[in-house]
Amino acid sequence: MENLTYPLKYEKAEKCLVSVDCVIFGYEEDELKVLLCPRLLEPQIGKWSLMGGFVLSDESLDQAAERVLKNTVGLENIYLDQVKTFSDPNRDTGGRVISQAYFALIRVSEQDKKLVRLRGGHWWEISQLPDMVFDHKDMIAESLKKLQSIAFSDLVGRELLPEKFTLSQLHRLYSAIFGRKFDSANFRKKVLSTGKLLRLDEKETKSSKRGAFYYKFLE
Amino acid sequence: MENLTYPLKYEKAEKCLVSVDCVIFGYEEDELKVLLCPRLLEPQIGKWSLMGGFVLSDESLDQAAERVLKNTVGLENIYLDQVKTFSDPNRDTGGRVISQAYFALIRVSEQDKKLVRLRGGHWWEISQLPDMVFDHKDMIAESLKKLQSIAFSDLVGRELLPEKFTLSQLHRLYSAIFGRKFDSANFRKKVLSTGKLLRLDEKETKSSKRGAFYYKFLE
DNA sequence: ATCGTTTTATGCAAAAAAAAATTAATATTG
DNA sequence: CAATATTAATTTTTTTTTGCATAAAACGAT
Repeated sequence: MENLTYPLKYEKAEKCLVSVDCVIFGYEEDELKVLLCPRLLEPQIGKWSLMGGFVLSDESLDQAAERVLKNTVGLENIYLDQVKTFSDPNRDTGGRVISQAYFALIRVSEQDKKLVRLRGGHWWEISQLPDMVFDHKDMIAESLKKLQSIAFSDLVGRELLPEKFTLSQLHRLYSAIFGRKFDSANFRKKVLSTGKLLRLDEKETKSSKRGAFYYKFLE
Repeated sequence: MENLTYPLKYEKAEKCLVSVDCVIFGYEEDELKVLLCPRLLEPQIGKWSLMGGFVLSDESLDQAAERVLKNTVGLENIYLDQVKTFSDPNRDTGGRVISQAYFALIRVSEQDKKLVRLRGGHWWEISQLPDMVFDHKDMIAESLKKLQSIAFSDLVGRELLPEKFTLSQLHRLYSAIFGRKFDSANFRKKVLSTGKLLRLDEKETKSSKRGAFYYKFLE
């Protein structure tokens, strides 16, 4: 009667390894960057890789990603977003692993430098990535797409820029995220019209001739 | 030296069950609907549920979702989109199962009616869903969000409407997807400006006084 | 000090999008 | 058969967005 091709009992179903891989975005020297580390286990040990880890039986994927972040850059309460699940049976040559890609946004200045050095971590410009393990380059591409889509509909920067920043800095961040120029006059108008920024009574004068007002995110 | 809290060997990592759950959207009587079936296994056997299944070791999640679609509505080559992974360790009271939500778009008229009846399937309006198993209501909510986001930036309807349709039909589909009215004149201009529709030399006269031109998707 | 340069900030007209109003075609009703 | 209702499609008006020009501030070189 039942024409089913899948098991009807949990015990009969096949289990498999599940991991998370984190695309950690940072912003430095007008460039959007990703943190990569040499892979810690076989196969392809030593090759550039996203930081990841297997999911434990008592944690959610979000929690696993938080654990990886804590273990890589030493930070907690990080902006994290699910991107996509990569599940080709042959994606990982070491075994059948389904991996959930996440992306994180952090301030490079706040990373635990000692820990990152211990991991052999290096910040790579998004446009000049090295050869990487498995499908990690696809994970970065998908993460960038999602970041762009969020940046398009929702002002981003709070997690990437310093507490106080100028509109020019935000403008350059958007150029880095999208890899193209925006009209600066209209960019200014658009971001101010969101009502999400507060102008401070203080000017940045180091890197500019005229001096630009500092802004910060509200809330 | 290594301050890692996760295993460095595949063999030492914990495996777990992975499943897919499919939010099957259809459009009927000016309403966006979802196909639900009574759950086939314990716990909560018989309760309304999305159709899903455990992922086999030699298939990707996409393939698992295609299998579920074939098994539920008898269709292949269906529009499918990954939505989100649900992974709370306690989401499934029958055991630790990580589940990938997908949404599918189908023409209700093309379903295998006998098969759907065998499964006890019922099409529910998205605004009047019954009580459901586990987190399946969240899966539908997330799927609807994603469908809206796609419909916003990309003309949808090809998979939900008949081959030939009027602009009014497409207009009503969008109203159903977003749960709100759109200005019909602007909607008309907008969808025609995409260049993705072809006007046929044929009019629909059954449901309209004046008669409206049929359109179809190009390609 | 004056001029040229660089960066911030504003102004304005053209273009595009959205809202509202109008016209068109045809079936139904009194 | 004229009046009315209904849906389709276009036109006009208003608002918003965009592209480009220009003004303001400050620094440095002559």
